[in-house]
This record gives sequence, C-alpha cells and structure tokens, in this order.
Amino acid sequence: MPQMPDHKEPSGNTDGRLARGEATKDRVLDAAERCFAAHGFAAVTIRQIAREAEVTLGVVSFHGGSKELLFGTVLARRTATLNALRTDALNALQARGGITIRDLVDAYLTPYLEIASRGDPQWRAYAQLIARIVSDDQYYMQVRDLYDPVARDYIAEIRRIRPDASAKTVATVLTLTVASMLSIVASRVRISGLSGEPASESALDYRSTLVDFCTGGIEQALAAH
Amino acid sequence: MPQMPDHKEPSGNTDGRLARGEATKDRVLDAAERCFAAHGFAAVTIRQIAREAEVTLGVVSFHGGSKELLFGTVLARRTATLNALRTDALNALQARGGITIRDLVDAYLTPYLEIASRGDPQWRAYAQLIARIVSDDQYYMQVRDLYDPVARDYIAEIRRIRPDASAKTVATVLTLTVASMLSIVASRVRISGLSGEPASESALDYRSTLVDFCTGGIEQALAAH
DNA sequence: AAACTATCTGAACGTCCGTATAAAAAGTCA
DNA sequence: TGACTTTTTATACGGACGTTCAGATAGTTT
Repeated sequence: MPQMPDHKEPSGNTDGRLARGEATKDRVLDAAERCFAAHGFAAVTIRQIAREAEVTLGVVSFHGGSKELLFGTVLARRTATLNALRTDALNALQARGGITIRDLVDAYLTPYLEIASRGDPQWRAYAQLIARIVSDDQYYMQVRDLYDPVARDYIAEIRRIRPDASAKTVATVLTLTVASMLSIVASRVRISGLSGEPASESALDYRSTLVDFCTGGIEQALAAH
Repeated sequence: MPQMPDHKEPSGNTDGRLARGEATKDRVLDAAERCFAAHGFAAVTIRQIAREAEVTLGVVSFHGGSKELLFGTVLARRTATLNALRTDALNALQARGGITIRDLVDAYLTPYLEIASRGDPQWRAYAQLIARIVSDDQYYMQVRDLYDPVARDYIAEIRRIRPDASAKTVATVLTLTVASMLSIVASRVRISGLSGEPASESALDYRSTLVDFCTGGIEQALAAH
C-alpha cells in the first residue's frame, strides 16, 4: 500500500503542494462517488474513476488507496454533515416543544430530500449511493454505525411521545420510514410508469406525500402496538 | 453464442438426455439466483456460479447463455407465479366485496413475505435479489414490465375505494409500500441493531407491523390528497 | 543554488474475467 | 451394432482488472 498523504494539518500550511494535492484528492473522491452511485461498487473500475476525475491511473491509488478503502472514504465523508442537519432539526423541535410524529418524520426526512434534490450534484450522487447500498448488508454495515446514533435519538423522542410502543416496533417503523425515503430518491421511474405521468425532477416534490405516508404509517403501527 | 437447448417440448419426450439437461439447467439457474442475490450482478463471476452449481465452467454458458441473458432468465423465472398469487388474492377480495385499504395491502404483501420466509430457500434468494435490484433503474427495468400489470390492478382497486385520490399519489404510495416490503426482506439487520433485540428469523414476524404501517400510510397520504 | 519533498506519470505485473471450441462422454434410435 | 444427438469436459484466448513502482515534474526550504 502506498503511503497516503493523510497527515496534513488542515490549516496553517504554507506548502502549496499540499493544497493542490488535497484538491486532486477531492476530485478523485467526487468522481468515485459519482461512479459508485451510478453503477455500484463491483461494477466500477479504478480506470473509470480516473477518467471521470481526469487524472491518471496511479493518482487514484495515491489519493484513495485501495478500491475498498476508497469506497469506505466516500461513504463516510458526508455523514457528519447529514447527521448535524438532523440533530439540529431535532434540537429545534425539542426547544420548541409540543412535538408530533409528523414533526419528527419531517425533521428526519427533509435534510436528505433537500440534499438529494436541489443540492450539489455531488450530494445527489451520495444520496443515490446510500439508497443503493442499503439493501446490501455487507456494504450497509459500513455506514450503519455512522447513522445509528442519530436514529437512536429520534427513536427516543418517538418513544417519549408514544410510551406504550415497544422498542422493536419503533425501530421497525423508523427503518420503514428510511426505506421509503430512500426509494423516492433512488427510483422515481417506477412511480411515473405506474401513474402514466412524467416523473418529477425533484425528490422534494414527493415530500408531502412521503411525510404523510410515513406519519400515517408510524401512527397506525404504534397505535396497534 | 452457443445454441441453447431451448426448443424442447416440455412433456411427452422420451429422451432421458433432455430431462437430465433440464435438471442441470435448473441447478445452474438456482445457483445463479443465489449468487446474484448474495452479491449482485457485477460482483458475481461465471466461475462462482459453476462452483455453486457443481458443474464445470462451460455448462453455465451452455444452459444459461451469456451472463446478461442468465441474469434476465433468473429475474423472469418466478414472476408468473408471484403475479398469480397476487391476482388470486385480489380476485378473492373482489368476489367477497367490502374491500378496505388494509385488505389490499395485505393481499399484495403477504405472498411475497411468505415466499421470503418459509418458502423454498430458492424463493428466498429471489426475494432478496428483487430487493437488491429495485434501487437500480438499469436492472429494475427488466422486471418492471413483468410486475406492473398486477400493480395496476391494485391501483385501480384503490382508486375505486378512494375516488378522489390523484393517480400520481396512488402510484407513489404503492411504490412506497413495495419499498417498505422489500426493505423488510432485504435487511432486518438494521432493525435489530436499532432496537437492541435480536432479529427475527422470519420476515413474516414483521407482517402485522408492516401491514399497519403501509395501511396507515396510504390512508393518511390519500386523505391529504 | 542545491537538497528535499509531495505529486504525478507511464508502464508494467500477475490474475482473473467472459466467452468460445474441439473433443470426449453419455444416451437414443435405427 | 453403428449413426446420430445432446450434454459435458478441458483448455485456450484476448482483454480488462487492481495494484505497484521507478522515475519525471513541480513546488518548498535552506
């Protein structure tokens, strides 16, 4: 394995080479993110990523390490940001008080939908990538630990509202909520095929239907305990 | 491409070789189904499938054709059976009358859950495979046309019950229902991780929660039209 | 200037891929 | 039995894969 240029103090360095290297590394990670999102881990080749990033083959290994490591880096890169958005939204609700199931669903789903819709196309690729790997335990394990803590906060809040609900049921409905959210991002082709109307360009257009669905679903499932 | 042994009359043949060949073909398809379900199309090699089926390399091509063709065959093989189960369930409801949203949800989901749970492990692999490819438009297109007609029947029935709902909303909630169903089959790891309890062995254990969730979700989303 | 370091290039490596095919084996029918 | 067909084996081919690395290049420090 090549020694990777990881031990750079993020600020205060005056070496222009490090800054350029970091920029190249970002280009590689962005390209990898787009490729993995579009085709999945196994179907993507290092050479594709290099071409997409407009660098030569060796640069991908130099900045990204092995293919597996590169994939892991891409997966982990954005979790902190997304977690922060969800935590902030939850904190805002808690400060306000009078929280409903709908509030929680909306707070959890909206950051992701916004990211997948009008954000940076790079974020869009990331959202697609998460939607892709979530049905594969082998890959999903790599992000599970990163997302679960925040999910647990939401679960705790739901249980505060519905104290009678079992832990398992709450965990199940949150998982179903996430699955619904991801399916909207991953594949709107199906909806348009079934409804006969063209697919909306933005996942946000489905926000209200999605929130209604998940809210109603959670309330119903917890009422039946 | 090798000429594939496809032009065999299914019955009345006295040639034992054809029967043996058909049996081998089934073993190849079964092995391919398990492999594709576990790892996805790109990650699986023909040699893996051959090893899994306990045949030599050439036999896979002989009975399955190219890798793409083999994949398509595996995808299409079970759709007729599954469609029939769903259609029968719908017909039974229509004969009885007084159909509720919950009835429709249950009729649509249960065949799949049963298949994924206590059925043939081969059917289980198929369920996993569908769950995997549904987030990939490129592959999903191959089963879309096979499942959509029955889905449309269910949509028509929902619209009969809720005449005010828009076509797009109904298509959306059915898609969300399917996504929820698939997520239960594909990954129960997440639920157990979030709830702290061990995962149930059978997807059917989640049936009532799943049906509650989808029923409540559909009713809520359609009420808000 | 020279010494040094980080980044990048281009080419090569051994391995495994999907596919094809000639020949052997097994079974059927005259 | 011998002609014929279907299935299976064993092997080979060209190509693409992930990874490595010596050396070129560019920027920094002394």
